[in-house]
Amino acid sequence: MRGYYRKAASYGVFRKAEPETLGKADLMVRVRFAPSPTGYLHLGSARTALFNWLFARGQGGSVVLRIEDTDVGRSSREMEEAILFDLRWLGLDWDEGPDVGGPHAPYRQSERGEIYREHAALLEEKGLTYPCYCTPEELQEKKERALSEGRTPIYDGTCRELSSARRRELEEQGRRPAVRFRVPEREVSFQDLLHGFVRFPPDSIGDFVLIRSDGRAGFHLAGVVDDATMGITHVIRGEDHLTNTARHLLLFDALGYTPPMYLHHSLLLGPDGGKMSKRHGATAVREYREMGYLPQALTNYLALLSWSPPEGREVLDLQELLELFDIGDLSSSPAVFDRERLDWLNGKHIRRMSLSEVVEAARGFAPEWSGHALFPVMVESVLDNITTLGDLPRYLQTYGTKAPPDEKTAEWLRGEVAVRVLEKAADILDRRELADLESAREVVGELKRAFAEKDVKPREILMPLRVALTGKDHGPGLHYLLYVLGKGECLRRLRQALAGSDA
RNA sequence: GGCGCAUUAGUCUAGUUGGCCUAGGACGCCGCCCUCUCAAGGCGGAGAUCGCGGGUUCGAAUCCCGCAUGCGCUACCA
Repeated sequence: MRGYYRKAASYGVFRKAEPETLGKADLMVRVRFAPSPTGYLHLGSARTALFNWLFARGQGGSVVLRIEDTDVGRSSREMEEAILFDLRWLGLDWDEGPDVGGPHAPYRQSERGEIYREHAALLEEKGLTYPCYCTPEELQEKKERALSEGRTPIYDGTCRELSSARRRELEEQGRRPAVRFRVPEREVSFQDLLHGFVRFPPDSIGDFVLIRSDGRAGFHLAGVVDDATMGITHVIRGEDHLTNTARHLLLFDALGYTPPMYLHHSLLLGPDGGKMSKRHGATAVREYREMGYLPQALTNYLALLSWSPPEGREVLDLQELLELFDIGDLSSSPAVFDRERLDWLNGKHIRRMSLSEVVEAARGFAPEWSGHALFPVMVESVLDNITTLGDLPRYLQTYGTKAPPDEKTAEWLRGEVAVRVLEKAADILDRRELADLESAREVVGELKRAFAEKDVKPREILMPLRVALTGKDHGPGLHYLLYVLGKGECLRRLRQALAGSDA
């Protein structure tokens, strides 16, 4: 479903291949992230933010961060801070926002009540609004009745034409009205930058609430007013907002503002095909960070849902993503979140970083080891085994106390060859120092050479040594084991094994 | 129920001006190689009647129509 992008060029989006259009100041791109601080940053929101960011930065445009906290009951400052933190952790940044300020401050909807009231007043003057006294219970009942009778469950317009006497009466009952928008009976259509021409027939939209009975602007009014007054040029959001766009366009029109360009990207689905939610497991960026996923792996993976890079280069950090990403190449069908593919990417990124970077990132995940002088060596030794930093402690256990081998593993210690190998290993160690990784490597080499001509397979030489040292039949390379454990400890373990206490 | 969007292997996708598609790549799976082990890496394999049914055409995953399925919206949530 690609292609609308090119068609959409006349609507103000342009390919990177047409840099000449970038010079036009009136086409300066401004996008926004508009998270609702009702919980931790969701993977889906992060993906939306990523798309916005990649698009804006790719076009040399600016990014506005706006907090949609009109639902005071569910929003909290704590969550707002957590969201900003997680967005930054992912590597995203913004030019204007509640924390950095900007020419269109404030950036929290809860602090923009006056602006919304002014706009609502303007609409009222034009006769485009009316107070609605229906209670939530009544509305719920209407909806259910409509549904059961097979009618469209949109607001039925009960309060649309109330007489002023009737209004007074209801007010006297103590009812506080919400303000509804008088939705005109006409078709609404627009060009979605991804879906192309979309149209909504008249009568498909009910009179929606502009101002809630508590006096606060609802999502539709607040969002439209903010997008208009903040000069947003492109609204990139999830497809769940596609239908809302009709409402928003109507409001832009009523308010006399020019609407932005819209692009609705596909949704992020859980493995069962439903919208990604808690029941599918971890959904918050924060949870993935805590499990040891890397920010560049997350942004990489999220971008790969609905988008694929040219030439098949799939392992990309944010910077590379920025260079290759083109919002017009997004696929319009929904994508299922696949943890295994994320794991693969995370492993790739871990192995792509420099050792010192991994070691720094790893510290918090292995506090019991990070103080060790040879911690970097330990990390290096298990680098190829881990998919997340959270796997570290499990693999590093090899360097801890030696547990007795299980029955099957202990077999490596039995037999004449094994005993001779262990004796020889102890002999070599006795004579040498394990000064560094290289000398440990030499010890392994010398041991192999000592048995090379005797028709003994490498594994018959080295597996007994491995088991004698760790009690396990798998783990980091032997040279790592020797070096990290140290000469004294290695000799002690070898002698213990030779004494037969392991087998 | 209405409206909207979507529909290529278990998953993410390439494919858009119809023929180069006997449908390409990636994850996962299986096998081989490398290797002291586990991994990582390299190589190879299985896996898709391109949702279904019609039509247009010499020729359709690609165009048209219908149907089905999934998801979303239909809130004083965003």
